[in-house]
Formats: sequence, C-alpha cells, structure tokens
Amino acid sequence: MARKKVNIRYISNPAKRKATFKKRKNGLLKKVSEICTLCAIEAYAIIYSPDEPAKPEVWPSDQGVRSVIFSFREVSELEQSKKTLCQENLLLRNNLSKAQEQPKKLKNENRKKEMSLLMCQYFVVGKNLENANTIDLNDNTFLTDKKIGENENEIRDAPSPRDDTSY
Amino acid sequence: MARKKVNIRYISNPAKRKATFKKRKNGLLKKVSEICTLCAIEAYAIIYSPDEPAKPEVWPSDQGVRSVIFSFREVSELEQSKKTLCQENLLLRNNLSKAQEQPKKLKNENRKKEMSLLMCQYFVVGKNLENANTIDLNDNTFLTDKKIGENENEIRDAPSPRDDTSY
DNA sequence: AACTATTTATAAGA
DNA sequence: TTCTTATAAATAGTT
Repeated sequence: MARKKVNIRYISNPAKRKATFKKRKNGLLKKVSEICTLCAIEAYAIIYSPDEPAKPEVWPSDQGVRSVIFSFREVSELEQSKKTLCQENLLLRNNLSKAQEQPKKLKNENRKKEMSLLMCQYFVVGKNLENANTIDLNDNTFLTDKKIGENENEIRDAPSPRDDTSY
Repeated sequence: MARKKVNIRYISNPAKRKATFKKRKNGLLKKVSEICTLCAIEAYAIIYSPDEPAKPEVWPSDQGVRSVIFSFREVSELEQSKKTLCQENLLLRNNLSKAQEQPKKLKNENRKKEMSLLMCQYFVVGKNLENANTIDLNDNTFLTDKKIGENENEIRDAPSPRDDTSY
C-alpha cells in the first residue's frame, strides 16, 4: 500500500511474498495489540507462516491465545473421555439386559416348582387345587406333559409364553 | 491515527471507545483477509466485543475461524454430554446392581420350593431324601421352622445367609 | 453513517 | 537483509 496500489491477489513472486508477509504480519499483530489496549477487549490473532506451519505466530503470545490453543487439546481430551463413557455405557446396558433376563428364567422356574409343589400338597395334605389361581390352573397342562422332578436344565429351557407379563 | 496522534491507552470515554472499536475491528479483519490472500497463508482473528462477549467477531467467518469458534462450543457441548453420560452411567450402575439383587432372592425362593417339593415327593412317590445334596439337607432346618405353602411375600423376604455364595 | 485531516502502514527501491 | 521514502490505507475527530 505504498509507492503503488496493490491488488489483493496472491503474490506469485516468492521473495516479494515473503517480504510482504513479514511486514504485514508485524503490522497486524501491532493492530491487534492496539485495539486490545484501546478498547479493553479480548482479541486473538493466529497467523500460520508458510515456513513453519506447526508454530503459528500469535498474539498475545503469553496468555490469551495460549488458552485458545489449549482449548483444542481440551476438546480432544473431552472427546476421548466421552468415547470411553459411551463404551462403558454400552457395556452397562448389555450387563443390565443380561441381568434382567435372568429373573425371568428364575421366575419361570419358580412357578413350575410352585405348581409341582401344589400338586404334591394336594396328594399329601389333601388340599385341593381350588387354592391355585386361574393362571396356575391353565399351566397345569405343563405338568401333564412333563414328569415331576425332571432335570433342572430341561425345566429352565422351557419358557412359558405368559412369563413376561408377570415381570 | 488521524487528525491527532493517539496514545495507545484505554479510551475511558465509552462513546469514543465504541467508535474506535468498530473502526479498528473492521480494519483489522480486512488486514487479516488481505494477508491471507496475498501470501496464501492461514490466519485467524478472534475479537470479543465487550457488548457481546459470547459471540466474538471472527475472520474468516465462513471456514477457518468457524472451526476455532465451534471448537469452543464443542467444548461446552462435549462437557454437557460428558455430564449426561456420567449421570446415565450412574443410573445404569444402580439399575444393574438392583437387577443383580433380584436373582438372589429368586434363587433363594427357588431352593426353598425345591426342598418343599422334595419333601412332598418323598411322601407321594416314596422317594427318600438321599437324592438331595448336602446343601439342601442343611437347609431342611428351614422347613421345620416355616410351614409349607406360606404366602409368597413371606418367603421372598426371608433371605438365606448362604445365598450370596452360590451366585 | 459520511467526511477529511492526519497518522500509520507498507511497496518498491537503495 | 535492513533502511528509506513515496504513497496507499486507516482512522480520530468532526459533521
């Protein structure tokens, strides 16, 4: 912006471009510091030099922008912990559904034993089946098909269709 | 920098300060865009207006800095979702331990019914108690204390001290 | 918001 | 490269 008006277009001449970069970078950082002082505001400038893409020139160098840069690190750390929590969550859900599955089987088993017991008591104490509720009576067909005292696995693996409603 | 040389100090006059801020902010963003075009580099500017501390003026508005700014929002969003996940996790843990508690009661109940049944079968089919394993036999003391056919809640709420070891 | 007298930034040259 | 300087650009105070 002096000696000649320049169009704001990419400077293809490397030497010229480098010179312009250096001058304007300094001017820019100065302007940033000025507006911050004059207006008591927060302003950050981050300028990536083509020579050192990893170390951007920043203002202010010692506090403000540092927090900006750190926030990037924070993001990745947070993302990491979020990922971990998500996996943990998934695992817990799986364990929970497994844990919720078990009572169904046990309840089923329980009801079958209850019915068998009821049948036995009928013979032993002379109680009649009127004490059993309708649901139990319906399931008595099971007892006619399966022999009392069959091995545990066989009983456990035979699910009752009405099992879910009672839980 | 015109009409009069200004010292780079905080402008205490609010109107003056606001005017200066507006002018210099625009000038600054223009300079940033210029150096980016001229030198084909990456440069970001973030200017927090005192009026709107939540929405900083940025350059470039449409890509580069947007990612910087979004990363800030991302941080808070991430923190939010992290918090949510933590709470969800806690809840899941609670539900899981509750769900894991239930099978213990049901197993206990099961064993008691099993034993009652065994007793009944002994009388009905003439089976003797030799089929029962030692643990069941030990627990037969229970049957002498509690009457067979007691209501379900009473049985459920009476925990066996040896219950945890079997699960 | 627009103007303009100045200051400031800087492109080209030394 | 750094320094110089002519000139463009930015902007403080004004309207």
